[in-house]
Amino acid sequence: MYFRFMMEHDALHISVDCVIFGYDDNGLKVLLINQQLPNNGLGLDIKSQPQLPGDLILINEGLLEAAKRVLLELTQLNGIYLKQFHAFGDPTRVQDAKDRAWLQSLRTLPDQRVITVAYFGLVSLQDFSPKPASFAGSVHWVDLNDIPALAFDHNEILSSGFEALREQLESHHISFELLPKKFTLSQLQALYELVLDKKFDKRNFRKNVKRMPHVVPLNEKQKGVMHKPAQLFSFNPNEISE
Amino acid sequence: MYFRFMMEHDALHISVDCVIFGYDDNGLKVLLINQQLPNNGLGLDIKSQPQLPGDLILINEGLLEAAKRVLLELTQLNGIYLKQFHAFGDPTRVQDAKDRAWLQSLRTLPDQRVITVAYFGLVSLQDFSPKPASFAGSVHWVDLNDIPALAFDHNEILSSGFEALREQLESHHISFELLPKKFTLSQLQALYELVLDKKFDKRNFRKNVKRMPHVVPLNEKQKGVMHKPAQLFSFNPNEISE
DNA sequence: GCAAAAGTGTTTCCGATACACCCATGA
DNA sequence: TCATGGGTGTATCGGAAACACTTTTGC
Repeated sequence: MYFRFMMEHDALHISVDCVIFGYDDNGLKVLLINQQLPNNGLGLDIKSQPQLPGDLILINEGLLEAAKRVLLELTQLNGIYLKQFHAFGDPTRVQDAKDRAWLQSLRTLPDQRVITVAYFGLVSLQDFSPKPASFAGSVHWVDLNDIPALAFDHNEILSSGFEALREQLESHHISFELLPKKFTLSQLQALYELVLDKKFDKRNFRKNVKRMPHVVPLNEKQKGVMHKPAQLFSFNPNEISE
Repeated sequence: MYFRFMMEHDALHISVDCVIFGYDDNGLKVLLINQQLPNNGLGLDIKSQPQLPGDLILINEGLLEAAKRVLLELTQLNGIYLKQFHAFGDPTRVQDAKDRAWLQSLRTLPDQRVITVAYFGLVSLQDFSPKPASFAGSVHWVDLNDIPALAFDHNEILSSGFEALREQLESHHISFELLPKKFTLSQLQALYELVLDKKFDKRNFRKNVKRMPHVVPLNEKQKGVMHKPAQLFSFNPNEISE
């Protein structure tokens, strides 16, 4: 009961973490950052392991709001659809030995517990190119098959986020908010094949897509390709019916 | 970045809330509690609105662990499968006027922000009967069609939890961890019909269930019914394959 | 023997799958 | 004119849906 324990425990910290998937013809990638370490005055050069973009939330900020802010601040990515998929709260999740040195360098109590709420998103690499914020370290896309050891429990968060993306795409097909503004049907099919890791028949795939009311054809075609230019489509969130 | 904001914000509070669904022949119900108010020394009789069982987590406790503890403490329910489905973190979620009086009576800062991580579960009403803990108020099952206004944002959490249950039952059929130890196929069908709000054909339903490897028939039949006694089944979590 | 729910197979239908050729463009 | 990916229709198959009667028990 709120009454009983209000005084028995300390307050905790909450963060958000973003698992941003990006895709292009070469496959699926994830956005990782390397923290720029503040000079701690001792001349030490402590490296943090790569990690997912994330940060503590501000005191008057909603969770989704925080995720959007963090993403914008760290990577300059704006206006991308984010979906919450899980909260990670293991009491020791930020206390691994590999992370303590770095946390200590921030003059933070490394034992302080942090619970994180994780979001995932999906962008087309041609539409979005992240830039590290001035105060941040580096930002880069890393191929999904080539993920290094990450800080904290970020490897777990990442795979859990990929799982969430797959289920989203599989069951509810509303996940078109995850798509770029304009796309060809071949690009869409390639994305499905990448995420779900299976092949689709071109004609059958198109039959299915074309009966989705929220995929609308544009009066526009691909340009500058050396083959028959493809019809462009776009996702219209207003057309969601079922 | 952790560095930048570590000092710009206060610590927050984290709670867990449990949406426990119970079912029997009369339909689906949800477990609600009425908080027993501590005497605040002023003789005031401030009533809280009914709410979901929940509490702040302890400083060294995992989220799921906390949910299980809270449920046990408040309702004496033990050993039931809980699944996390969403974190609710609106900055004002516990600051509604209707809740302030009550929070104040607990000598708590009513403005203190609380983020909650919500879990849902499902039990058979014949297997589990909750009892309020000594220090708690009352605990009761309330029909899903008859939910009153709840404290905080608990109405929203409740419907979101029901949504999660439905999706769980629909897509992954692994949700048998949510079932009672022993059940007949008719009971199982009735549950599906209640949650998914549609009718199934008896023969087709049984065909589907019988090819699920994790539903195993017991050497046991219903007793004391005035009709042909039904075969009892049980869920074997080890048999999950796909 | 009657009421009440358990249990059981077959046919029908619709949606998913498999499959091959012509088209528009840039070089 | 050729290389490249875009775009289209139909036949087949398999799983989902529809459907009715016999069985076992308690009273």
